[in-house]
Amino acid sequence: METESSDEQPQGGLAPYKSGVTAGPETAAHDPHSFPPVGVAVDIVLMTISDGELRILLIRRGQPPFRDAWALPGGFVQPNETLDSAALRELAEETGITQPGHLAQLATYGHPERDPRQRVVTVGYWAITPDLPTPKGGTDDAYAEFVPVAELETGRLKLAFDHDKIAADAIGAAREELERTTIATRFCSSEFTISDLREVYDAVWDTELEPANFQRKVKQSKGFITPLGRKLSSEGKAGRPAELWTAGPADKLIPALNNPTQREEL
Amino acid sequence: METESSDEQPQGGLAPYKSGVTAGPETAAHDPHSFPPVGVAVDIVLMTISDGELRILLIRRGQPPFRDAWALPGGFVQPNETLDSAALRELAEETGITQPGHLAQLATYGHPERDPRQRVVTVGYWAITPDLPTPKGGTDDAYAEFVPVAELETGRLKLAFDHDKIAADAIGAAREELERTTIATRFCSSEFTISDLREVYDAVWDTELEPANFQRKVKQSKGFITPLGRKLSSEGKAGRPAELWTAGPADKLIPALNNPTQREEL
DNA sequence: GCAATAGTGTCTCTCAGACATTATGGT
DNA sequence: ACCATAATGTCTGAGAGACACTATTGC
Repeated sequence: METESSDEQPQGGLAPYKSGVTAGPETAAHDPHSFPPVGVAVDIVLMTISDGELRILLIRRGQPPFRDAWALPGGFVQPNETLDSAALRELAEETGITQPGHLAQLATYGHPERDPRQRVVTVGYWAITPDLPTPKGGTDDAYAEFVPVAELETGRLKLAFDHDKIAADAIGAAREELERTTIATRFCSSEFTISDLREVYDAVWDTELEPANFQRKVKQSKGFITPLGRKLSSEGKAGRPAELWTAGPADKLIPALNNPTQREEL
Repeated sequence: METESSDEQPQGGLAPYKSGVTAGPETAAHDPHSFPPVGVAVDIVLMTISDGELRILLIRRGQPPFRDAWALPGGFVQPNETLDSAALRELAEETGITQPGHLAQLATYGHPERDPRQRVVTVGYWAITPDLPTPKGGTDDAYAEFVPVAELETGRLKLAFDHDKIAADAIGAAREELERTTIATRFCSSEFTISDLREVYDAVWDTELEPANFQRKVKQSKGFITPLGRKLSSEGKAGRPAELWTAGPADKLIPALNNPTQREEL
């Protein structure tokens, strides 16, 4: 833990000398039993888009504290597993999703009172899954649910612990990443139309992007999307059938795809 | 800690039923004594610019493991302090800097073997300080030192633990944030010239930005810098005295200030 | 005067926003 | 024919890169 470096005098002109202040707690830190135990957990903000809305997966708690409140899926990190593994495992255990379209660290939350029982430091993750055909209609019900983020952002729904903050951070990260990365394709299934992709941006940003300009932008951005050379079979639907595309090799969008709601804040 | 939500059957159609698999470890997680202890630490990548080079503060370790190796300043999070407080405290203890120009979370590192003694999850922070007049010339020496990041990026210098990765992530974050935020001003003292600010970008990005275009850009970006109406006293130096500026109220740069080394990768 | 640094003006090219127009399917 | 959706084309203005030019100091 890179700590006893400060067993020595932490100064060298940089720090004023404090007699033993740093040496005390730092030395004790080597003995983990001298500390109250700290739990390390992961919490996952799994996002998807259905009915044109950005939604996140919430789970209803069955135990106190926050019994019957909605919370993010998550759990403790096990010995001998990495943080990423823990996030993947919890995601699989609580949702059955083993191959999320995206899974990345978000931030870590460690306020001493964020869990009323014991100190728990939780590493927040955010994940993306396409809108699957069987989202939740199974045997059970009202246990896990994709909830529109509008419910959170309007304050109509409050989550357990500090999960409101974690969810808000994840949504903010998603809105930013859509500008500079190709991550929007992770919300789509393996084949999609440009309209599908545009609807991802519109759902996450709450915008109505100009279809013509959007089409030009994504086509000229190298590596964003690659054509499949096939058209979407127009099953009874009116209108010209759209070309089908798949995610390209690039992960960055240069130049970025501007979020119009950002610029108007000036 | 947002866990016993999964004491119930984590399915609802989303997950295939696994008999007791989730309930087992999750329930045990409530009892911290059934786990080997996990340490939670913070490590700080403190950056500054001197001699036109981006540098980070490193501390020479006096104890094994990695004795005599360079490492990031950091230490364990104490009970009843937040992660941010721990980062601030460690920064003050090991460098004497109590008011860094910037301090923000970076990412969290939790590989089970990242510390050979016990499991330690560390929350990485990155911080910025202006180039102070008395950087380290004090009583002691060779204890803490601002090392050019080129030493790390060329592989000439290897750090203890996984600190190479943490430092690389911090440098990457700084390079990205300079594009979209006004954080470059944190490298400058309270009064600075536009040339000073440009040298920050050139040092962090390893570029040579066009002075004329840079000047136009930062002046038209609202809230980036505010004029003081005074000029830098030209103490014997040749050339037209530069106007003095201070950091403005904005924290975002819209539109972004492009890093030319990014675009040429196409 | 010259050197050195700060700051302005101008040209061009890329690109984003607005919106008209064409293309291709359904009914 | 008409409607609906997909895709292309065109105009305009903002802004970035390149670089010429002016401004203000020390020597």
